[in-house]
Amino acid sequence: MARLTLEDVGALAGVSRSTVSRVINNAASVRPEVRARVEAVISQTGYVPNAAARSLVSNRTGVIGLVIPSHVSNLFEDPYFARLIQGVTSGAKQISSTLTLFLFESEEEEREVSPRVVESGFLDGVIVTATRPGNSLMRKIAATDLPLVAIGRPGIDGIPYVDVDNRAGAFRAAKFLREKNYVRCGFIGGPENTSTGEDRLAGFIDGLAEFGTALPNNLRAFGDFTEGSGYTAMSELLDHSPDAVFAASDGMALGAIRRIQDAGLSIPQDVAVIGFDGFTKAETAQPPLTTLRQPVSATGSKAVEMLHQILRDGSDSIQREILPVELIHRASA
Amino acid sequence: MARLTLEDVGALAGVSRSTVSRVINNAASVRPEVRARVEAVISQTGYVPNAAARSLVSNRTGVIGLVIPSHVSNLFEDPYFARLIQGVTSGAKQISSTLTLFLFESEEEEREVSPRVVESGFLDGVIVTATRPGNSLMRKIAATDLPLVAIGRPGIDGIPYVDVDNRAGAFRAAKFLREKNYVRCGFIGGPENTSTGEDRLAGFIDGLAEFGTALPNNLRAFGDFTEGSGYTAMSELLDHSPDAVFAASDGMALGAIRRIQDAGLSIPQDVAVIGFDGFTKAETAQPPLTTLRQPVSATGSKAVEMLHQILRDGSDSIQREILPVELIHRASA
DNA sequence: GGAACACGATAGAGCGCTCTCAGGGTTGAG
DNA sequence: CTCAACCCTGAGAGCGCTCTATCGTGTTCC
Repeated sequence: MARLTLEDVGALAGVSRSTVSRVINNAASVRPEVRARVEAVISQTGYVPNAAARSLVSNRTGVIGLVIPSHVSNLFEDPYFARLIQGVTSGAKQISSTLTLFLFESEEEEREVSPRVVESGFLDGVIVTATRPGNSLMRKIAATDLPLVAIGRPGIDGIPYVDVDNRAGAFRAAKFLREKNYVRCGFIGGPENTSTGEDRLAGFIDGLAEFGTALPNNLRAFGDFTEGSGYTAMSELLDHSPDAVFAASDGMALGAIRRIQDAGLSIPQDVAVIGFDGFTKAETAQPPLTTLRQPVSATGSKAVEMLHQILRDGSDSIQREILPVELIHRASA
Repeated sequence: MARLTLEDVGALAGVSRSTVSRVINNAASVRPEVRARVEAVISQTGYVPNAAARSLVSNRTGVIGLVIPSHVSNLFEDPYFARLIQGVTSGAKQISSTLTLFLFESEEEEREVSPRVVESGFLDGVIVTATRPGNSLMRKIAATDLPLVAIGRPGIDGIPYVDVDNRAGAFRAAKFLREKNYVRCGFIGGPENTSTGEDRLAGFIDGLAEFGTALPNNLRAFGDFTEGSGYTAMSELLDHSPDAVFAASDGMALGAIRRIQDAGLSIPQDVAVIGFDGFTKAETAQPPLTTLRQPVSATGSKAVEMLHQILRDGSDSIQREILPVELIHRASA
């Protein structure tokens, strides 16, 4: 069963290729009667237009790329990316596009693959996530005319992006702890050269400052968002007896909890813990983790939506979208 | 800067379109001197062939699809899929293909999207994962001439697939428990209509049988691989005082641990626990979880490899590949 | 009844590439 | 010196589609 072409369908319906094309693309000026006849043939034969031919002439492929740079692929076990992918997929479905995934494992790979990706015309647009501010991959893509939306503050001007309000969330955490009269509030941050890391630190400092409290250096430690790194970071902090700690991810918060418990201390009596993410593992932790829930999936679909808008209307108005985070109060703080 | 075409490159290098095409495709019979000249122009101009035009005539797109059916997308938070995607991506890179993701959220979606996906010629081949045996989506795809590889035993004849040795793993778990003289071994299974669920149950029963032990119905409970469902399932089992339990996923094992601890019992003294997956969260559990490590990422890349072989050699020899699992002994059993 | 005008449908060109086929230049043997 | 054999290159067709320009038919109006 060789694949049908427009011509074949036309022949079966007694019309020309052009007319069938019009029917498929919902173009006007096709007599209802003819349209019905053509549609009948299409559904009977199960005809589907050839994607390659179509995009050769239309310059649209209906494919968007999701780029995940090398430096995060190792922490891919985090539910963050799964949820993000889900959001992007679901957004793509809305605009009947399909999603292709570019998961880089090294910077070298980024360099090799990226031109082919960008220039082959295979993508209508691309969403780049979780780069470090000023990232070169992002910069390179931005320099082409491939429509681009970033997830997370890209730190490069002129790139539309969607982000969650990391700053406000961390601010909220600080405020929450200070209002509960925790006085020695520690911080476990993400990598310092990520926008997420920067913003959550800045917001936390601001929130403490609101209450006239500072964040001394010996109450700051940094991890890479994973449980293990939270455990290690907490070990450092414990030497300076914090009575509360805000971790920039649920994973690190869970690691911190484990470390605190290993030290024979109890939560929240001895040390209170707040996380950031709102994943289900925070809910079933012992004790259940107070955390800031970020709308990860929504971030993904929002990014697609923005990309779609650029695709339709041109990128005249460079925009950004900051999604709110929400404090979920549980037993750990 | 309008996109360059073969013709343009040819003009710049003083040769014809055909010759440039030959150079790009590494075809023979191009004079080294000419080849060098053309290659110089290509690298100077950064010319990249148009993907659509290329695949229109060659009937190859260099794109493979990864299909994740609806009934699992809700448990997407499980690291399983993240790792699988990583494996598939990395396999795809090996054969310089790109990966597109089809994440279905409902069976209706499967029906709507799948014909377009399959018939549009947009994919060179497809990998379908985690369907229930005899799944209709898989059956439909198998009925077309789109090359297909399944991940997990598909329960349909004639479909090449790659799977981990669920049966041997569960068998190993049973043997391990019985050798340690646990006598009332309980089982927390995955959904019963999945091949994974079936195989792990069957293997566990076989393993117990080896020691003359049966698995009574009241020591069987079923979940959906998530932590929460493991907790619930463990509640059921606890009524019949098991002294050990094998959970068919790390997530459920962790839930079981939490339930056991909530009941004031200790692990492994009162109840031993074995999981299945080997994710990092098993390592940091309290107590660390004894589990069967399955090579998830390898499963993904193996599937791509098989698909690639079919693409090259035709699907004459329908094969399957069963990857081994490994018992990781920790403190929980 | 014929000119003017819709509107529906068609023919044709062309998107950028691959691949077959044929042509021209070179070489070696007779 | 001629002719076959070979190698390299180019011309041309065509992949399946969209879209413009054009043509034919049916309708309206004077």
